[in-house]
Amino acid sequence: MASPKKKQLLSCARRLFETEGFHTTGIDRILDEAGVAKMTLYNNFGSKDMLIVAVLRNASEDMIQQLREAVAHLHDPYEQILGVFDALASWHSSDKFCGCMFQAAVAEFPDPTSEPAIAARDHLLHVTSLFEDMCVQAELDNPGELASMLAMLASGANCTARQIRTRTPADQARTIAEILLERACSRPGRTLSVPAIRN
Amino acid sequence: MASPKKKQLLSCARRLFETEGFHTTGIDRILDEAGVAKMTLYNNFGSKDMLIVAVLRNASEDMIQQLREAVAHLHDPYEQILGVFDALASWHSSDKFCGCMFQAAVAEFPDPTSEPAIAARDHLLHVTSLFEDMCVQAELDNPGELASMLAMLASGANCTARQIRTRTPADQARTIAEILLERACSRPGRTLSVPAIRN
DNA sequence: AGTAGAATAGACCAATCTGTCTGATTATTC
DNA sequence: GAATAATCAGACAGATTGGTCTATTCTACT
Repeated sequence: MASPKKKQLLSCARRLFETEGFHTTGIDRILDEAGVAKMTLYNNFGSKDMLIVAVLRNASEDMIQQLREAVAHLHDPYEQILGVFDALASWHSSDKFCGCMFQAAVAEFPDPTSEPAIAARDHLLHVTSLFEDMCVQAELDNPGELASMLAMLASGANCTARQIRTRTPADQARTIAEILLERACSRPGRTLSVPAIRN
Repeated sequence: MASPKKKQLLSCARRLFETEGFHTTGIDRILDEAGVAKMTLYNNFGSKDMLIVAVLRNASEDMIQQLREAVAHLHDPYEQILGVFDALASWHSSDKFCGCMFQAAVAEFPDPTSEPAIAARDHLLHVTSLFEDMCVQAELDNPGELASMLAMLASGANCTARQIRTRTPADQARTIAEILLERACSRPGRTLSVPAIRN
């Protein structure tokens, strides 16, 4: 299941796909850098597209896990939500950061029924449900809608950070998230979807 | 400057790049659908990459112009800002919508110094300064920072809409923008909410 | 030690890609 | 009507691609 060569191919392919894109990264390039024979790739994954899907699935699990760990030390679920944006900010600060691979995947595979596009959408759903769990735990109003807003904020930060390469978008997203959370705290007569009216 | 064949190539290439991506769309495909000879393309644009850049520049001007027109009938700059998100929502509702081309461009051209990546970043800057103009006109606090937040929101909506193909992300972005505007409105006596009732 | 399965290098294939060149045809302009 | 420029169709080149096949070597288990 977890042959060493397979792992090697996965991690190497992931790095190359992240930094140079899916279509522009040739099979031979991956094989060279991984130090693996071509047939090993095709015996393990079947095709380049299936390798791409495997990389996406693997990276998704990995990132969700890393996000969970990054906020695990925070006891307040409210703080955990904000912690996700802090984690994003430090990710974007890294000089290795070169954009979110899932956003690249949907861009490079426009057909929404293609496997890579589906894997990317699944990742978005996972992130959304991660937020939703936290919202439920924080006993916030409308956890479902709030979660999808938070996920959209995170996507916006990822997307903008790819262009300007600073942590600013993530910090701004955190600020916005804070405002949303503040408003979603349970108060009679207040819901998120209808903006509260000032007295 | 505006030879008919050149226009034809631009619009056809734009459609194909939008729907199928930059790398997966071959030159021949563009030539076939545009009904134009290969040499005409190379005489007018020089290379595929330069065609891509021309398409991006052209599409950027076009989209900014369309956004301006979409909100031109609104007299209140505050409403104009929200109108941008309404325009996004109706764009995302269209069945022709298949994602923001500029986000696809940065994904497909990861090198930030490449011409397509620069063109895409320029587009983001244009959108941001469009927002900033409106924020200044609306006499909102911190128009610069607010504008970059609004642009990030718009990017997030674009990015999420590419995945789930509904207008929901844009509507949510509008809701968030509304909240931000409300908070950035420092002038005493000016209370704005939706539906906007203004004396 | 011997055997089965995995991994190897590398030749090879068919398709595709961008880009060039040519020679004929059309359109425009003086 | 002649000259100039643009456009045409299509062959062609050179490189690269994903993928297959083969024959050999390595590794691991009984």
